[in-house]
Amino acid sequence: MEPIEIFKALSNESRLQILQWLKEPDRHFTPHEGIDMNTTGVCVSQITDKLKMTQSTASQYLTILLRAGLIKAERIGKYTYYKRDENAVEKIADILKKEI
Amino acid sequence: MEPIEIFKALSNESRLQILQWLKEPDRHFTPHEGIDMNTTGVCVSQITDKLKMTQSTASQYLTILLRAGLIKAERIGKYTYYKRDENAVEKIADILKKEI
DNA sequence: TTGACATATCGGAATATAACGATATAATAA
DNA sequence: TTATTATATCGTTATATTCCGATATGTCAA
Repeated sequence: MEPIEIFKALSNESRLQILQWLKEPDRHFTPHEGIDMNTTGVCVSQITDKLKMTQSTASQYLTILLRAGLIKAERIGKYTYYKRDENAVEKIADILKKEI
Repeated sequence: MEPIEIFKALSNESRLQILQWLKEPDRHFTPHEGIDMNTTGVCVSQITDKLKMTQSTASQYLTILLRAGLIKAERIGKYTYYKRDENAVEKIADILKKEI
């Protein structure tokens, strides 16, 4: 949760894009295996498709966002669902306002 | 004022440091040529000294912060004074809160 | 168990960033 | 004018990031 780590994660068009998509998942993705995207998240292949990059790149970017603490992951069967950590996004905005 | 540009500027320990110093200049610098640091800013050599990096590096980092719109510059005689653009810092926190 | 699929990780090539020393430019001082 | 000082820019080497293809791992279905 280091600010620098977070700003690095945000310093890339694709990763910002992913974060924004995950803000309103049902506006950007079609449901998957009867999963509630708002509660559980969106899986890597859905994001890969939309990103138009390789699965490898999508997975790595999600890992970077995860390590920065901006998203959360949940594995269900063979899928990993990622969703925003709204709390963390709020927190970094506050840090920016108060400490930087 | 591209968010990405701003996040890149914030993705470096030294540049974050500079921004924080400039938040309360009189806590971190000693007055210079009778300049009001809060109104006018702090000159490159003051920042260079505190950074403990070369003048070249300090100048480049200030330029990066300037281009990102996070600080403002004013040349007075042979000195260039830099100060925070508080408005811009607020704005990026808001963008983070609302758009990202 | 094998096969198929989803995701993660590894290794690499191209590009970007970090930080430096050297040098150019700008402004004042002598 | 020349010298001095402050800042900006250039060229460079080391390191980091971007994005890929190939491969490993994990999970389910047959």
